[in-house]
Amino acid sequence: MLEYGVLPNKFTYPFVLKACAGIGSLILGKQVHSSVVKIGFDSDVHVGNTMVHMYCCCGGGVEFAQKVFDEMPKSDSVSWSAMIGGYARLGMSTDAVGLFREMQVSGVRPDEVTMVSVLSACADLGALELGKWVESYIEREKVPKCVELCNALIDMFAKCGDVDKALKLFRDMNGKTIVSWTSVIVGMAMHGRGSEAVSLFEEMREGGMVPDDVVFIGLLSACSHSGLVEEGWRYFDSMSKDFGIVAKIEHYGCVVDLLSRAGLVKEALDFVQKMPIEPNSIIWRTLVTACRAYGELNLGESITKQLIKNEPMHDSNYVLLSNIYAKSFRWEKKTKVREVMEKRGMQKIPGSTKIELDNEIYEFVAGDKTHNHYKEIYEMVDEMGREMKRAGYRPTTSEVLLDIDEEDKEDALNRHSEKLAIAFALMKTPPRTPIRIVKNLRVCADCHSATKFISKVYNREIVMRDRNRFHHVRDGKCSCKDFW
DNA sequence: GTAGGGTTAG
Repeated sequence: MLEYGVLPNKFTYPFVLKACAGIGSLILGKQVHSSVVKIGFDSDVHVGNTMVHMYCCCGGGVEFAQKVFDEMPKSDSVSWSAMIGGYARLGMSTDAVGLFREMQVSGVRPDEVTMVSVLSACADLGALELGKWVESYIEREKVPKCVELCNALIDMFAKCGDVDKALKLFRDMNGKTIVSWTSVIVGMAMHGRGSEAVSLFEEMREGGMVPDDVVFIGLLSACSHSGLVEEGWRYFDSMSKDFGIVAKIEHYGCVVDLLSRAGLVKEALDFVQKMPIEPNSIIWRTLVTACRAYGELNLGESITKQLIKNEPMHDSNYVLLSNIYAKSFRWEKKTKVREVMEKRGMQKIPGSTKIELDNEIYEFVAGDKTHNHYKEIYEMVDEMGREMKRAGYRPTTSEVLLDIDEEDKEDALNRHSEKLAIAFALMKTPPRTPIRIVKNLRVCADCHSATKFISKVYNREIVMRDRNRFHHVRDGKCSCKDFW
């Protein structure tokens, strides 16, 4: 078009920019951007909005999106939504929420699309108080509750730990789509309420809703988190037989997890070897986790060594191998793993725990001393340790990666981010109120055990979200039934 | 005649 000397008009560019967003090419997007500037349509709000969106969809483009957004002569709710949504999709949830606060100051009225992205950011952060505030904001400002917004609310409540509220919203909403059903089923799965997920799926079918591949991922993961092996198998078969859905790697992954958690390690291995798609490293790691839990240490060792060959810079492979050696008391080998990691200049991704108190999100990492009240927090951690031991807690020192003596290992465990966050919560919240924390990784065996003792000793319900699922810990027992 | 949004294995 440009070569023919035909000038695009302001209606042309949004289409072109949308195409760039679809391709995700930053280079192409920048070319179109310069053409927009040359012709002088960079002052048109529609063009600018699509440009923000385009940059958000191209790898490495958020900064450019923010720049375009900042320099727009005029912005409306679409501009703000594009930018907030961009941050939310990239997992830059704190930035998304921060921008929403700026939006409120700017005087531009958020609409239902804006709120969907804000809720998605809350869900990612696991920030229940913030999420509840957003819900009340939606009510107060009378933001229309379209289906997508209801779905986002359901997803947010489930991911922030209040799955009963998610269920209630689901029950009360009109015009449920497959996404609504999926959100609530995935919610149940995360909270270990597998049989309710199964009932919901059956109810969905009775209503005539046709399942898709995504809802099956939710359903299968619900079965595996609740040990429903029979049901899981049945649904996996039914998926292709009754609904013509071709199983993807995620579905195979769910089945591997289903068998693994149930202790059927040989069957899981057999399944992996026979599956028609090339297994990925996620599948192999699932299997190794089961090997560790069920004492198949030689198998676990050989798979993990292969994983390290394939992905030498992936820290969790080394952590798995180290844990397998600890479990079989092969301390020299364990030390060796640590040395290899150091030699390759690798560090374990630091575990962190977030907690929301008085409208503020606090984040702790192991051994954190950046917090204002860290001295009091460590005193509380020590007190917690004494109380827990009195109640029968024994530290699980074998999972400490470092090669230090037992006492230091115990010390290292006590400085894990979960324990710091819980100590802080015990100090700052009224007795008997639930404590909600969000971990970025899988919770370690020692913190899991410690949490159970703390719930009993301090008479607190502890709701803990880790990378994979929720743990509702109450009176010394956890909803995951100690398999996670 | 143009623009932004919801669910997905571990």
